[in-house]
Amino acid sequence: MPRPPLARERVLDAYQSILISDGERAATLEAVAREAGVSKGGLLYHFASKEGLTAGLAARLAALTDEDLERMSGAVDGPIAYYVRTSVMEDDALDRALIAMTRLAQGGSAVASDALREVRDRWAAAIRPHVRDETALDLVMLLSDGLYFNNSLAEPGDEQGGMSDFVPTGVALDRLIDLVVDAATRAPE
Amino acid sequence: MPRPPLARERVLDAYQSILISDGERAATLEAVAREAGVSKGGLLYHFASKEGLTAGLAARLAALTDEDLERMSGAVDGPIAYYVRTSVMEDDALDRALIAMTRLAQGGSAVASDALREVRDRWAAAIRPHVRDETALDLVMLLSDGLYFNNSLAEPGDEQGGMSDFVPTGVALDRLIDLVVDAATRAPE
DNA sequence: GTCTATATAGCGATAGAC
DNA sequence: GTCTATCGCTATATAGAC
Repeated sequence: MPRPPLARERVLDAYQSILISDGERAATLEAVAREAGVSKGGLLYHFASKEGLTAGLAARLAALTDEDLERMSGAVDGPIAYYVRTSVMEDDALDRALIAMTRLAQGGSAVASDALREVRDRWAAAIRPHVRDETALDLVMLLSDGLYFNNSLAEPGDEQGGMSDFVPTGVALDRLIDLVVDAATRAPE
Repeated sequence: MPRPPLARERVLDAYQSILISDGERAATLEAVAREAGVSKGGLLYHFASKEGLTAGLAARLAALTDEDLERMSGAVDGPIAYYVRTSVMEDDALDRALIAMTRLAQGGSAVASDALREVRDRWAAAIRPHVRDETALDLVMLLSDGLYFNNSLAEPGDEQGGMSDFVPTGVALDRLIDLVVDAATRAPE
Protein backbone atom coordinates (compact mmCIF):
# COMPACT_ATOMS: atom_id res chain seq x y z
CA MET A 1 0.00 0.00 0.00
CA PRO A 2 1.50 3.37 -1.00
CA ARG A 3 1.92 5.86 1.81
CA PRO A 4 -1.18 8.05 2.16
CA PRO A 5 -0.83 11.71 1.19
CA LEU A 6 -0.11 13.92 4.18
CA ALA A 7 -2.81 16.45 3.41
CA ARG A 8 -5.43 13.71 3.49
CA GLU A 9 -4.44 12.70 7.00
CA ARG A 10 -4.33 16.32 8.13
CA VAL A 11 -7.88 16.78 6.87
CA LEU A 12 -9.10 13.75 8.83
CA ASP A 13 -7.32 15.03 11.95
CA ALA A 14 -8.98 18.42 11.54
CA TYR A 15 -12.40 16.85 11.02
CA GLN A 16 -11.97 14.87 14.24
CA SER A 17 -10.77 17.86 16.23
CA ILE A 18 -13.71 20.02 15.30
CA LEU A 19 -16.23 17.22 15.84
CA ILE A 20 -14.81 16.59 19.31
CA SER A 21 -14.46 20.14 20.55
CA ASP A 22 -17.31 21.95 18.78
CA GLY A 23 -19.80 19.30 17.65
CA GLU A 24 -21.16 18.03 14.39
CA ARG A 25 -22.81 21.29 13.47
CA ALA A 26 -19.50 23.15 13.50
CA ALA A 27 -17.67 20.63 11.33
CA THR A 28 -18.37 22.33 8.00
CA LEU A 29 -16.18 21.78 4.97
CA GLU A 30 -14.87 25.32 5.28
CA ALA A 31 -14.02 24.98 8.98
CA VAL A 32 -12.32 21.61 8.43
CA ALA A 33 -10.34 22.98 5.49
CA ARG A 34 -9.18 26.00 7.48
CA GLU A 35 -8.09 23.83 10.44
CA ALA A 36 -6.22 21.51 8.09
CA GLY A 37 -4.55 24.43 6.33
CA VAL A 38 -6.05 23.81 2.92
CA SER A 39 -8.80 25.39 0.88
CA LYS A 40 -12.30 24.01 0.50
CA GLY A 41 -11.46 22.98 -3.05
CA GLY A 42 -8.26 21.31 -1.88
CA LEU A 43 -10.19 19.32 0.69
CA LEU A 44 -12.73 18.21 -1.89
CA TYR A 45 -9.95 16.84 -4.04
CA HIS A 46 -9.16 14.26 -1.36
CA PHE A 47 -12.74 13.58 -0.24
CA ALA A 48 -15.36 14.06 -2.89
CA SER A 49 -18.16 14.84 -0.45
CA LYS A 50 -19.04 15.25 3.20
CA GLU A 51 -20.09 11.63 3.35
CA GLY A 52 -16.75 10.66 1.82
CA LEU A 53 -15.07 12.45 4.69
CA THR A 54 -17.10 10.39 7.16
CA ALA A 55 -16.26 7.20 5.28
CA GLY A 56 -12.58 8.12 5.54
CA LEU A 57 -12.98 8.44 9.29
CA ALA A 58 -14.76 5.08 9.43
CA ALA A 59 -11.83 3.41 7.66
CA ARG A 60 -9.40 4.95 10.13
CA LEU A 61 -11.57 3.80 13.05
CA ALA A 62 -11.65 0.24 11.72
CA ALA A 63 -7.85 0.15 11.41
CA LEU A 64 -7.37 1.53 14.92
CA THR A 65 -9.80 -1.06 16.26
CA ASP A 66 -7.69 -3.83 14.71
CA GLU A 67 -4.70 -2.59 16.66
CA ASP A 68 -6.69 -2.22 19.86
CA LEU A 69 -8.05 -5.77 19.74
CA GLU A 70 -4.50 -6.95 19.27
CA ARG A 71 -3.35 -5.08 22.39
CA MET A 72 -6.42 -6.18 24.33
CA SER A 73 -5.73 -9.86 23.74
CA GLY A 74 -2.29 -9.45 25.25
CA ALA A 75 -3.21 -7.20 28.20
CA VAL A 76 -1.55 -8.34 31.44
CA ASP A 77 -4.56 -7.70 33.70
CA GLY A 78 -7.02 -9.26 31.25
CA PRO A 79 -9.31 -7.98 28.50
CA ILE A 80 -12.08 -6.69 30.79
CA ALA A 81 -9.82 -4.44 32.83
CA TYR A 82 -8.10 -3.31 29.65
CA TYR A 83 -11.40 -2.53 27.97
CA VAL A 84 -12.87 -0.55 30.87
CA ARG A 85 -9.64 1.33 31.54
CA THR A 86 -9.20 2.37 27.93
CA SER A 87 -12.81 3.56 27.80
CA VAL A 88 -11.73 6.57 29.80
CA MET A 89 -10.57 9.04 27.25
CA GLU A 90 -6.81 9.28 27.17
CA ASP A 91 -7.03 11.39 24.07
CA ASP A 92 -5.22 8.80 22.01
CA ALA A 93 -5.88 8.12 18.33
CA LEU A 94 -8.58 5.52 18.91
CA ASP A 95 -10.47 7.60 21.47
CA ARG A 96 -10.55 10.56 19.17
CA ALA A 97 -11.77 8.55 16.19
CA LEU A 98 -14.44 6.92 18.32
CA ILE A 99 -15.78 10.12 19.85
CA ALA A 100 -15.78 11.89 16.51
CA MET A 101 -17.75 9.00 15.02
CA THR A 102 -20.20 9.14 17.92
CA ARG A 103 -20.87 12.79 17.15
CA LEU A 104 -21.61 11.95 13.55
CA ALA A 105 -23.87 9.05 14.51
CA GLN A 106 -25.81 11.25 16.90
CA GLY A 107 -26.10 13.82 14.13
CA GLY A 108 -27.93 11.22 12.06
CA SER A 109 -25.22 9.78 9.78
CA ALA A 110 -26.00 6.21 8.72
CA VAL A 111 -22.37 5.58 7.74
CA ALA A 112 -21.28 6.56 11.23
CA SER A 113 -23.95 4.47 12.99
CA ASP A 114 -22.96 1.40 11.01
CA ALA A 115 -19.26 1.93 11.75
CA LEU A 116 -19.92 2.20 15.49
CA ARG A 117 -22.13 -0.85 15.51
CA GLU A 118 -19.45 -2.92 13.85
CA VAL A 119 -16.73 -1.78 16.24
CA ARG A 120 -18.93 -2.58 19.20
CA ASP A 121 -19.74 -6.02 17.88
CA ARG A 122 -16.07 -6.83 17.50
CA TRP A 123 -15.27 -5.74 21.06
CA ALA A 124 -18.19 -7.73 22.45
CA ALA A 125 -17.01 -10.83 20.61
CA ALA A 126 -13.51 -10.42 22.02
CA ILE A 127 -14.73 -10.02 25.61
CA ARG A 128 -17.46 -12.68 25.61
CA PRO A 129 -15.07 -15.61 26.33
CA HIS A 130 -13.79 -13.84 29.47
CA VAL A 131 -17.07 -13.17 31.31
CA ARG A 132 -19.36 -15.50 33.20
CA ASP A 133 -22.47 -15.02 31.05
CA GLU A 134 -24.36 -12.60 28.80
CA THR A 135 -25.54 -10.53 31.78
CA ALA A 136 -21.95 -9.94 32.79
CA LEU A 137 -21.10 -9.04 29.19
CA ASP A 138 -23.94 -6.48 29.20
CA LEU A 139 -22.53 -4.97 32.38
CA VAL A 140 -19.03 -4.57 30.96
CA MET A 141 -20.15 -3.24 27.59
CA LEU A 142 -22.68 -0.79 29.04
CA LEU A 143 -20.25 0.54 31.63
CA SER A 144 -17.77 1.23 28.86
CA ASP A 145 -20.49 2.93 26.83
CA GLY A 146 -21.28 5.09 29.85
CA LEU A 147 -17.67 6.19 30.08
CA TYR A 148 -17.55 7.07 26.40
CA PHE A 149 -20.89 8.80 26.61
CA ASN A 150 -19.64 11.11 29.32
CA ASN A 151 -16.43 11.77 27.47
CA SER A 152 -18.38 12.68 24.38
CA LEU A 153 -20.70 15.19 26.04
CA ALA A 154 -18.67 18.29 25.48
CA GLU A 155 -19.17 21.86 26.37
CA PRO A 156 -18.81 23.68 23.07
CA GLY A 157 -15.38 25.23 23.05
CA ASP A 158 -14.08 22.76 25.61
CA GLU A 159 -10.78 21.65 24.10
CA GLN A 160 -10.76 18.37 26.01
CA GLY A 161 -14.38 17.74 25.23
CA GLY A 162 -16.08 16.02 28.11
CA MET A 163 -18.15 16.04 31.26
CA SER A 164 -14.97 14.96 32.97
CA ASP A 165 -16.39 15.48 36.49
CA PHE A 166 -18.41 12.31 36.09
CA VAL A 167 -15.63 10.12 34.83
CA PRO A 168 -13.51 8.45 37.50
CA THR A 169 -9.74 8.56 37.05
CA GLY A 170 -6.69 7.39 38.96
CA VAL A 171 -7.47 5.42 42.11
CA ALA A 172 -11.25 5.79 41.63
CA LEU A 173 -10.94 4.18 38.22
CA ASP A 174 -8.84 1.32 39.61
CA ARG A 175 -11.51 0.64 42.21
CA LEU A 176 -14.26 0.70 39.59
CA ILE A 177 -12.33 -1.76 37.43
CA ASP A 178 -11.84 -4.13 40.39
CA LEU A 179 -15.54 -3.91 41.14
CA VAL A 180 -16.69 -4.67 37.61
CA VAL A 181 -14.13 -7.41 36.95
CA ASP A 182 -15.22 -9.09 40.15
CA ALA A 183 -18.92 -8.74 39.33
CA ALA A 184 -18.43 -10.04 35.79
CA THR A 185 -16.24 -13.07 36.54
CA ARG A 186 -17.18 -14.23 40.04
CA ALA A 187 -18.91 -17.62 40.08
CA PRO A 188 -22.68 -17.35 40.61
CA GLU A 189 -23.69 -17.97 44.23
CA MET B 1 -49.87 29.29 36.80
CA PRO B 2 -52.10 29.77 33.74
CA ARG B 3 -52.47 26.74 31.51
CA PRO B 4 -49.79 26.71 28.80
CA PRO B 5 -50.94 27.42 25.24
CA LEU B 6 -51.54 24.20 23.33
CA ALA B 7 -49.55 25.25 20.28
CA ARG B 8 -46.48 25.82 22.42
CA GLU B 9 -46.58 22.27 23.77
CA ARG B 10 -47.20 20.84 20.31
CA VAL B 11 -44.11 22.66 19.06
CA LEU B 12 -41.97 21.17 21.85
CA ASP B 13 -43.37 17.71 21.11
CA ALA B 14 -42.52 18.11 17.44
CA TYR B 15 -39.01 19.33 18.24
CA GLN B 16 -38.45 16.25 20.40
CA SER B 17 -39.83 13.84 17.82
CA ILE B 18 -37.60 15.08 15.05
CA LEU B 19 -34.51 15.20 17.27
CA ILE B 20 -35.11 11.60 18.36
CA SER B 21 -35.92 10.04 15.01
CA ASP B 22 -33.87 12.11 12.58
CA GLY B 23 -31.17 13.86 14.59
CA GLU B 24 -30.20 17.41 15.40
CA ARG B 25 -29.43 18.34 11.85
CA ALA B 26 -32.97 17.57 10.72
CA ALA B 27 -34.65 19.61 13.46
CA THR B 28 -34.93 22.85 11.51
CA LEU B 29 -37.49 25.51 12.36
CA GLU B 30 -39.38 24.66 9.20
CA ALA B 31 -39.45 20.92 9.89
CA VAL B 32 -40.53 21.48 13.50
CA ALA B 33 -43.23 23.93 12.45
CA ARG B 34 -44.58 21.52 9.84
CA GLU B 35 -44.65 18.60 12.31
CA ALA B 36 -46.43 20.80 14.87
CA GLY B 37 -48.95 22.00 12.30
CA VAL B 38 -48.01 25.66 12.46
CA SER B 39 -46.05 28.00 10.23
CA LYS B 40 -42.49 29.09 10.80
CA GLY B 41 -43.72 32.50 11.85
CA GLY B 42 -46.22 30.94 14.22
CA LEU B 43 -43.49 28.90 15.86
CA LEU B 44 -41.29 31.95 16.30
CA TYR B 45 -44.06 33.75 18.13
CA HIS B 46 -43.82 31.17 20.94
CA PHE B 47 -40.05 30.70 20.88
CA ALA B 48 -38.10 33.73 19.75
CA SER B 49 -35.12 31.71 18.48
CA LYS B 50 -33.71 28.24 18.05
CA GLU B 51 -31.94 28.56 21.39
CA GLY B 52 -35.24 29.58 22.95
CA LEU B 53 -36.70 26.34 21.68
CA THR B 54 -33.89 24.42 23.36
CA ALA B 55 -34.42 26.38 26.58
CA GLY B 56 -38.10 25.43 26.45
CA LEU B 57 -37.10 21.79 26.22
CA ALA B 58 -34.69 22.23 29.14
CA ALA B 59 -37.50 23.61 31.31
CA ARG B 60 -39.69 20.64 30.41
CA LEU B 61 -36.84 18.24 31.23
CA ALA B 62 -36.32 19.85 34.63
CA ALA B 63 -40.02 19.51 35.48
CA LEU B 64 -40.10 15.86 34.39
CA THR B 65 -36.99 15.18 36.48
CA ASP B 66 -38.78 16.56 39.55
CA GLU B 67 -41.54 14.03 39.04
CA ASP B 68 -39.08 11.21 38.43
CA LEU B 69 -37.11 11.88 41.61
CA GLU B 70 -40.41 11.81 43.46
CA ARG B 71 -41.28 8.38 42.03
CA MET B 72 -37.74 7.10 42.57
CA SER B 73 -37.80 7.88 46.27
CA GLY B 74 -40.91 5.75 46.65
CA ALA B 75 -39.91 2.83 44.41
CA VAL B 76 -40.66 -0.55 46.02
CA ASP B 77 -37.45 -2.27 44.90
CA GLY B 78 -35.27 0.70 45.80
CA PRO B 79 -33.83 3.71 43.96
CA ILE B 80 -30.97 1.84 42.26
CA ALA B 81 -33.17 -0.78 40.61
CA TYR B 82 -35.65 1.94 39.69
CA TYR B 83 -32.95 4.11 38.17
CA VAL B 84 -31.35 1.37 36.08
CA ARG B 85 -34.67 -0.05 34.93
CA THR B 86 -36.01 3.32 33.82
CA SER B 87 -32.77 3.99 31.91
CA VAL B 88 -34.00 1.59 29.28
CA MET B 89 -36.11 3.66 26.99
CA GLU B 90 -39.79 3.09 27.51
CA ASP B 91 -40.58 5.99 25.26
CA ASP B 92 -42.22 7.91 28.09
CA ALA B 93 -42.17 11.69 28.45
CA LEU B 94 -38.95 11.82 30.46
CA ASP B 95 -37.06 9.46 28.15
CA ARG B 96 -38.02 11.49 25.13
CA ALA B 97 -36.99 14.79 26.70
CA LEU B 98 -33.70 13.30 27.82
CA ILE B 99 -32.76 11.77 24.49
CA ALA B 100 -33.75 14.90 22.60
CA MET B 101 -31.56 16.93 24.94
CA THR B 102 -28.67 14.50 24.43
CA ARG B 103 -28.92 15.05 20.69
CA LEU B 104 -28.70 18.79 21.18
CA ALA B 105 -25.77 18.49 23.57
CA GLN B 106 -23.89 16.30 21.12
CA GLY B 107 -24.64 18.84 18.41
CA GLY B 108 -22.77 21.42 20.45
CA SER B 109 -25.49 23.30 22.36
CA ALA B 110 -24.23 24.78 25.61
CA VAL B 111 -27.77 25.18 26.96
CA ALA B 112 -28.37 21.46 26.40
CA SER B 113 -25.06 20.38 27.96
CA ASP B 114 -25.79 22.41 31.08
CA ALA B 115 -29.30 21.01 31.36
CA LEU B 116 -28.02 17.42 31.16
CA ARG B 117 -25.30 18.05 33.67
CA GLU B 118 -27.80 19.42 36.17
CA VAL B 119 -30.19 16.51 35.74
CA ARG B 120 -27.36 14.05 36.23
CA ASP B 121 -26.18 15.81 39.38
CA ARG B 122 -29.65 15.60 40.88
CA TRP B 123 -29.95 11.89 40.17
CA ALA B 124 -26.49 11.19 41.58
CA ALA B 125 -27.39 13.07 44.77
CA ALA B 126 -30.59 11.03 45.15
CA ILE B 127 -28.81 7.69 44.70
CA ARG B 128 -25.67 8.40 46.74
CA PRO B 129 -27.30 7.56 50.14
CA HIS B 130 -28.25 4.10 48.85
CA VAL B 131 -24.87 2.82 47.65
CA ARG B 132 -21.85 1.59 49.57
CA ASP B 133 -19.36 4.21 48.35
CA GLU B 134 -18.44 6.52 45.47
CA THR B 135 -17.11 3.64 43.38
CA ALA B 136 -20.49 1.95 43.56
CA LEU B 137 -22.16 5.25 42.66
CA ASP B 138 -19.92 5.51 39.59
CA LEU B 139 -20.93 2.00 38.56
CA VAL B 140 -24.66 2.72 38.79
CA MET B 141 -24.48 6.11 37.08
CA LEU B 142 -22.21 4.92 34.26
CA LEU B 143 -24.30 1.83 33.59
CA SER B 144 -27.35 4.02 33.27
CA ASP B 145 -25.45 6.35 30.96
CA GLY B 146 -24.50 3.36 28.84
CA LEU B 147 -28.13 2.37 28.49
CA TYR B 148 -29.13 5.88 27.47
CA PHE B 149 -26.20 6.15 25.13
CA ASN B 150 -27.30 3.07 23.23
CA ASN B 151 -30.87 4.24 23.12
CA SER B 152 -29.77 7.56 21.71
CA LEU B 153 -27.70 6.16 18.84
CA ALA B 154 -30.33 6.12 16.15
CA GLU B 155 -30.27 5.00 12.61
CA PRO B 156 -31.67 7.95 10.68
CA GLY B 157 -35.29 7.21 9.91
CA ASP B 158 -35.52 4.69 12.73
CA GLU B 159 -38.80 5.61 14.41
CA GLN B 160 -37.78 4.05 17.72
CA GLY B 161 -34.32 5.55 17.54
CA GLY B 162 -31.81 3.20 19.06
CA MET B 163 -29.23 0.46 18.78
CA SER B 164 -31.76 -1.67 20.60
CA ASP B 165 -29.82 -4.91 19.97
CA PHE B 166 -27.34 -3.85 22.62
CA VAL B 167 -29.86 -2.95 25.28
CA PRO B 168 -31.08 -5.82 27.44
CA THR B 169 -34.82 -6.08 28.08
CA GLY B 170 -37.16 -8.41 29.92
CA VAL B 171 -35.42 -11.17 31.86
CA ALA B 172 -31.95 -10.06 30.71
CA LEU B 173 -32.63 -6.63 32.18
CA ASP B 174 -33.85 -8.13 35.46
CA ARG B 175 -30.63 -10.12 35.75
CA LEU B 176 -28.52 -7.07 35.01
CA ILE B 177 -30.34 -5.09 37.69
CA ASP B 178 -29.80 -7.87 40.26
CA LEU B 179 -26.12 -7.93 39.37
CA VAL B 180 -25.58 -4.19 39.70
CA VAL B 181 -27.68 -3.78 42.85
CA ASP B 182 -25.67 -6.56 44.45
CA ALA B 183 -22.34 -5.11 43.32
CA ALA B 184 -23.26 -1.62 44.52
CA THR B 185 -24.68 -2.48 47.96
CA ARG B 186 -22.87 -5.64 49.10
CA ALA B 187 -20.57 -5.07 52.07
CA PRO B 188 -16.88 -4.92 51.08
CA GLU B 189 -15.11 -8.24 51.66
C1' DG C 1 -51.67 34.36 17.71
C1' DT C 2 -50.83 33.01 13.32
C1' DC C 3 -49.85 33.85 8.70
C1' DT C 4 -46.90 35.11 4.09
C1' DA C 5 -43.05 37.22 2.25
C1' DT C 6 -38.49 38.38 2.43
C1' DA C 7 -33.76 39.61 4.09
C1' DT C 8 -29.31 37.71 5.13
C1' DA C 9 -25.97 34.41 5.70
C1' DG C 10 -23.74 30.08 5.31
C1' DC C 11 -23.78 25.42 3.54
C1' DG C 12 -22.11 21.62 0.18
C1' DA C 13 -20.55 21.16 -4.25
C1' DT C 14 -18.86 22.47 -9.17
C1' DA C 15 -15.83 24.76 -12.69
C1' DG C 16 -11.83 25.90 -14.27
C1' DA C 17 -7.17 28.37 -13.65
C1' DC C 18 -2.58 27.32 -12.20
C1' DG D 1 -2.78 18.73 -6.06
C1' DT D 2 -4.31 22.96 -4.72
C1' DC D 3 -6.35 27.24 -5.56
C1' DT D 4 -10.36 31.05 -6.35
C1' DA D 5 -14.84 32.03 -7.82
C1' DT D 6 -19.35 31.02 -7.95
C1' DC D 7 -23.79 28.39 -8.21
C1' DG D 8 -27.97 26.64 -6.01
C1' DC D 9 -29.98 25.59 -1.89
C1' DT D 10 -31.50 25.91 2.75
C1' DA D 11 -31.10 27.80 7.36
C1' DT D 12 -32.41 31.35 10.91
C1' DA D 13 -34.68 35.36 11.66
C1' DT D 14 -37.43 39.74 10.61
C1' DA D 15 -41.42 42.61 8.89
C1' DG D 16 -45.74 43.41 8.58
C1' DA D 17 -50.65 41.87 7.06
C1' DC D 18 -54.65 39.68 9.02
